[in-house]
Amino acid sequence: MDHKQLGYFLTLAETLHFARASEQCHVSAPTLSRQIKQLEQELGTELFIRDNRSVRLTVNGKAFVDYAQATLAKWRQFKGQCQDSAGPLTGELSMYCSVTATYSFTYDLFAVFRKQFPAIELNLNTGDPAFSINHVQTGKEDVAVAVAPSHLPQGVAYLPLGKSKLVIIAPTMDCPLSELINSHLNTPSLWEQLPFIMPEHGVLKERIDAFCARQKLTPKVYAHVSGHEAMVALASLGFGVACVPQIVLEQSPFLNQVQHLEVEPKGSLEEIEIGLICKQKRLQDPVVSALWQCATQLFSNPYS
Amino acid sequence: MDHKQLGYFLTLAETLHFARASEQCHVSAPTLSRQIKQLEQELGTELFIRDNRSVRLTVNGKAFVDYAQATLAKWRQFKGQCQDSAGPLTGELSMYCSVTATYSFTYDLFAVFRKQFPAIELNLNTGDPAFSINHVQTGKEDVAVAVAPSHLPQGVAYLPLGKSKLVIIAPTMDCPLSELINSHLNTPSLWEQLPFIMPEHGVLKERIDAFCARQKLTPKVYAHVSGHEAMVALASLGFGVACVPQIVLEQSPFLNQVQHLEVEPKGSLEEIEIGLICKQKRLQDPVVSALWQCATQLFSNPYS
DNA sequence: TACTGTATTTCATTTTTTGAAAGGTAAAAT
DNA sequence: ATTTTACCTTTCAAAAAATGAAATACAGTA
Repeated sequence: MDHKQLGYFLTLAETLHFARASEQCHVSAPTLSRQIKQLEQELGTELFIRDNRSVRLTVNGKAFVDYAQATLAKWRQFKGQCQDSAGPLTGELSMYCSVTATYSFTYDLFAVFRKQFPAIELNLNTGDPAFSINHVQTGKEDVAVAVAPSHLPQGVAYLPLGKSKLVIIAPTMDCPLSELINSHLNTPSLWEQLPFIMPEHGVLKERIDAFCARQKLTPKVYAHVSGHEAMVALASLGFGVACVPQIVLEQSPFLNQVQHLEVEPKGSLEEIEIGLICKQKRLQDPVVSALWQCATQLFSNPYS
Repeated sequence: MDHKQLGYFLTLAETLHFARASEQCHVSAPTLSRQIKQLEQELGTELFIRDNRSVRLTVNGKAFVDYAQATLAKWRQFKGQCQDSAGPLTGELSMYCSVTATYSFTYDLFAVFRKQFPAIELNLNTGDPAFSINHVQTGKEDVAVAVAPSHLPQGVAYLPLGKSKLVIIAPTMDCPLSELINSHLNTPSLWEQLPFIMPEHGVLKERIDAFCARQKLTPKVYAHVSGHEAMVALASLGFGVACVPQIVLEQSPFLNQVQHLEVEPKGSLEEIEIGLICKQKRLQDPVVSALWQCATQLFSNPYS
């Protein structure tokens, strides 16, 4: 029996829905189904009654909710107790992330981390997430927030923090570009004529390239830019259309100066996932491990 | 965090010796070492202080002994509670094993099983362990005690119960055979002349064949016999020498009527391992699973 | 200096876990 | 009555993790 399974169980006990619970736990439904079954087998009793319509807790299942919660609480308590007796953890930790991340994902993370390890000095550097992996691999930074690449390099640990849709934005202000857009709205030829503001590197660039390829579209590139936030600024000024993570847009001071362009079919611009990365080896370092565990607690597994 | 790890930890905390603890836990020393390290990492604290001479518990380690014991006790308690509330488990279970096994390995097993599941009817059949795997595979028996083969067939679950050395025995009574042995003691030519009582099938036969091959020895086979116990009887009566598991000999009423023959080099007759086997699929059956879990508890993991 | 006892690393292999897709089932909608 | 929908489970091929033999590292001891 595994704490992971207790987390799965509690999530399922709450949602009473395999698909939703599995999503919350960041695993597939089959995995959740099997883990629960294994737990039941190990206990020698059914925890849920499931027919194809519904999932309900059995009597033993209800009792196990208490057991699981108590067990996890005890574990957390013991862990905390170990930290205390060891004296506060000190040291330095360097982190690289985008400006937007500091407003969103890492904002909560820093709060928790600071509270739990007030003596660790944090060294925060912001920049284009496209460089995150490189900075971490070269050892320039301990950890970084990165857009999840399709294939992680070996030896790099990854922890998902969240997802964001990609949106295409154009200026709302009066300018030649907005006229062009208004006159050609919903005509396929529009896309051929739009000047694009492209990211220089990174997963975002890959996504846009893939999107264009699928649409059989050769974009007119107006400018290459490094850093998601700057792309919003340029787009709002009428330089061209840009593709940015929705979360970046939401935080932008220029939010009101841009409009969305719909893409057809919807979802053909695959959303990106944002995560924490770190050289596997660096996780041995107690300081790095401390941050990682805070992040795990906060983002990965509501229970555990 | 895993209950398996708690078991490893407790064993190591008791022995304070990786090699011995790993043996008790039926894993290799590297495995134990890594699991402990992983546990320590997850807890964010050292549990043991090890230099190459000694292993000692840290302060946190001592506290974790209590934690681990309490956790496992709670788990067992909860499991028991589930059984109770479900009403006693009933059904029938068929088992095949050697006569010797009923005196040794399964004796304790039956005691525990009976106490925990008094309503399950046990159907016990004894015979030559060479047939165990076949009986289980064909579904003739639910579970069986077998001599561990070098390669288990797919779909068969196996649980080690114990090991036994193999010994070669000869009659002590006055007879042509014992004279032959006494006159040729320690001469290599002795082995060529001895009449062998060979098992008909099974792992034991394989071991003896392998031994003979290594010794470049073509044994004179006096008789083929099915069933380990019978071989002791025949050997004691002067029919020939036999190779049997030490544990069979120890239980035999003819123990005093036979002598050991030493083999050179020592250990060239590899010892056998005895285990419980069962069709993987049959483990789904609560009744079979019940026995299996009793056996696990008793033989596999002192803590868990 | 060689030897011994012991914990840990390395590395190739085996085992386990994983998720996409397919399957199955039963209510709801047409 | 048939199709659609919702959703849990199985299958299967691929990826990841765990495993142990052998090598390594290290510190006392002969």
